[in-house]
Formats: sequence, structure tokens, C-alpha cells
Amino acid sequence: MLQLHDTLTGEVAEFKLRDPGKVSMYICGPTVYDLPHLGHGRFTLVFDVLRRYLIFSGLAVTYVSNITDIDDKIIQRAAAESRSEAAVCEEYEAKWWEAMDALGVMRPDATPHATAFVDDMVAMISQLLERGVAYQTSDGVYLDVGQVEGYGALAGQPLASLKAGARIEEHDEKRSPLDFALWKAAKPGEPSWAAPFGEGRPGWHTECVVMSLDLLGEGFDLHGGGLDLKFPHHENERAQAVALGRPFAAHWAHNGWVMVEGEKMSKSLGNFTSLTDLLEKSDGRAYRLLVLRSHYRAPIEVTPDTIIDAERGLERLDGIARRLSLKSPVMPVVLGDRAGLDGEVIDRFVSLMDNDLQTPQALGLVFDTISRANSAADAQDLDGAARLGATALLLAGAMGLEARVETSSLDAETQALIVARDEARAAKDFAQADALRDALISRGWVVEDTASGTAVRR
RNA sequence: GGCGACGUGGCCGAGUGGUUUAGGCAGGGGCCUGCAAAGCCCCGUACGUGGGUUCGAUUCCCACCGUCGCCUCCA
Repeated sequence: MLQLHDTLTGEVAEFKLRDPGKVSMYICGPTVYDLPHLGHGRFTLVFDVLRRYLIFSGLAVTYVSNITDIDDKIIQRAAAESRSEAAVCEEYEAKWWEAMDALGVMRPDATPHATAFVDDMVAMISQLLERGVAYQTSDGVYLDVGQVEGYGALAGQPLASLKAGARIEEHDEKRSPLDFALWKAAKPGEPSWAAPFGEGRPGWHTECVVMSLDLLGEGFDLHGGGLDLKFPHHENERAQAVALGRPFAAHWAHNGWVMVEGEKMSKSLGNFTSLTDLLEKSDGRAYRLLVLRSHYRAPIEVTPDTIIDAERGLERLDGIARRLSLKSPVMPVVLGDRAGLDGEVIDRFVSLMDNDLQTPQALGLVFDTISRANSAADAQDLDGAARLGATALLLAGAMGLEARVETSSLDAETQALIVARDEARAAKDFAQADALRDALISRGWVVEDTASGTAVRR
């Protein structure tokens, strides 16, 4: 059974499920006001890997991830570009899914949009007001965090200590600087909805509470996201659920930062921070490999060099598939019949993944297994090679990594060069054969000699 | 000020109280090959500094140095 780190307790503990055999997870999605960046790429990959591993383990997973389509930044961008908020959201949501597809991230089972849940948010805020844990000011409705038991649990700090660090805002109507907006009163020219407590729009922390509980029910299994969401976003979501007296996420998971040049990634740091940009320049699988190579809670360093490094690593994966004519299993991979596979390797993989997703070691195991498959093939042990190779591809697939064998069709000129080279080699005219090989290489091909003659690939 | 993470061989990046090693990339040597490529084998003998615990610490404890993060919108 999977052992998973829980942000709330700070400990690795058994991932117990509300309903046996079923997993419900809610992962905080993007605010669609700009291109996705590397941090988005990491969290989607991390939770995609978790999701796939749960599926691999035979569990039925319901994966919900929202799209925030009403927010200050969206409004700002729409105003700056003189177009509607909806147009901004439409553009960047499309970019989002393009990037997700390029990364091989599975689409969520549901992608609730905040604006479709405003009625439920209004109802929830009304309840919080009735319960006396929320209060109205001239510019909206705020949650009184002082009344929420255990506020600060996710941050790992008591309320008093958080208060000491909080910057004093000039907002003198708030009872505590940590109180946050559930509802922002309408301003001229901004999108707004009607509500008993005044026309306005929801605060950011409200949507995820409503949508997760609506779609997954009380006490759903896992709530996850990037480390920066831990506080205040998730703290504040949790505070609302606690204030309502409703059981919320049973388990919290957060992934570590993406670092660039030793510092937390920020948008001002050049072109490599845009995921869209990265995916135009590199194989989408390379970023997944990079993400798998470090533990999900540790920071990762992303530079052009580490991406290139990862791309080269992919060649080993593709190489074994090519050499043994193996196909990656159909994704998502479910561990079923072990016939033709190496049970011991699978068991080791499962025990590594069950231990809080030790993907770095699991990946090491995959590479090890590839080496063993190659050794077996070198020794003419074709059954052994096929078994080990298929196992390696199965496990890579369980983490969402697919081996690719290029089947690019060859143009007539390339075909002719290959035929000519094989003829020259057969005639032992090696000078000519080498010249023809150079010609192929200069056309961008990687040339290898095989039992069946010259083979080329990109 | 409060809370926390991290410092591993050329680079990235795991892990562990002591017996044989992560893994990838790069580098050196070898096998294979007409020569290559791919593949396989071998190699470099690493754990920030100073103490402490211990028969023994990279791994535990303390201090220090350094790096980074959160406490504010952020994946």
C-alpha cells in the first residue's frame, strides 16, 4: 500500500482511502491569464505520475483539476489588452491544454471552471455569514480566521506567529491582517454576480472548496498542488471547510519548487521559464524524465543543460524499444497479467513507488533493467531480453514515460543512399561505403549497421 | 523576528550507521565492428566545516559556515 507524505502532519503515512478501491483527488489548476510556466509543468507532471501509479495499482481514480477563470490578473490583462475576460481565458486555457498534451499529462476527469460555480460559492459564503465566522466590510466579505480552530496547521505555524510576520495592511476594517476575502464587492467595469451580501465576485480561496466538495464529496482523499499553495491558499480553503464543519481533504500533498540558476523560478527570469517555450525546443518527455529524476518534494534545477541531459537519457529508453522491436504498453498502464514480465523487478518497482513515490530510484531501476535487457540480447538470450525489455517499458509507462521508435518514412534519395551503401559494403568497397555514410550523416541521419544492413534514424 | 529545506564524485541527482554498487549525462580504457554507431564490461574512489555519540558516521546529535524558501499574488 502506498505511503505518502502528508503536509498536514509532516509525516509519511499510509494513504488510506475513503472508499476502498477508489481514489478521489483534487489538484489546484491554473489561473488562465498567461502562458504556463515550468512550475505548472512540474506540478501537473508530479500529480500525473501519482495518478498513473494509482491506476497502475488497480485503483479507480477520479482526478479533478480546476481552471480559475475569474481573478484580478485576468481582469488586468483583459483591461490592458482591451478585450473581454472570457477572451483572455479562452486563449490561455487553450495554451494550457496544448502544453499538457505535449507533456503527456492525462486530462482530468473533470475541469471545473470557477465561473460555473458562483451560485454555490454564494450559498457557501451565506452559510459562513450565518454561522458568524465571516463578516461583511465595505469592500466584501471576509473570513474571521481567529475563529477557525487550528488555523495555521498547514503552514506549520500557530496563528499568533503568522500574525507576527504578516504585513500590516491599511485595511482597517479587517479584524486580522490574515482574514481573507471570500467575496470582493463589485467595481465598475469588472465582471460581477448578484449575491445577498452585495454584487461582486468570489475570492480565490473560495472556488476550490466549493468545487472539490461538490465534485468529490466530503472527506475526499487527496488535495494537492505546488508548495506555494500550502499557505495561504490551501490553509484558507481548509479554514472555510473547518468553519463550515465539513470534512475536507483527508490528505495533503505538495511538490517542491522549480529552481532556475539556484533561485526559485520567477517570471522575470528569461525564456526558459515558459513551458510553452520549453516544449517547442525539446522533447516533452525530457521534462518528465527530469521531474522523475528528483523526488517530488525536493527542488529541481532546470536549465538548458539539464534538459539536454534528460533528452539523451531518453535515447536509452527508445534504444531498447528499437533494438527489441518492443512497443510501449497502452497508457495508462494497469498492472495485470505478469506473463512475459520480470516479477522481481516489478515487485521492486512497487516497493519503491509505495514509499512516498521514490521515482528517482524507480527510474534507476528502469535504466538498470534496460542494461540487463541489452546484455541478454548481446548474449543471444532473446527471451530474457524481451522479458526484461518489456518490463522496463511497462514500468516507464507506469510513470507516464513512453518509448518512441521513429518510423519516419524515408525519402527516395535517402533510400538510394542506403541501398548504395549496402552494395558497397557487400563489395567491401569501404571507402565508398564510408563516403555514403557521411552523406547520410550530413543529411541529419544517425547511421547504424545492423544484421539487415544500414539503418538510419533521426 | 517566526517556521522550514538543503549543502554528495566533472555536471545533474538518489541513498545508507560498517560488508559490492544508486542511476543518467560527460570523460578514460577494453570487448564488439572493415571502420564507426548502438550495446556490453571496467575505471575515477564523493559525501560543507568543527566538535560529540559510537567499536565504527557521509548517514545520529550540537555548533558554525554557506545556499535557498515560506510567513504577501504565485504551481
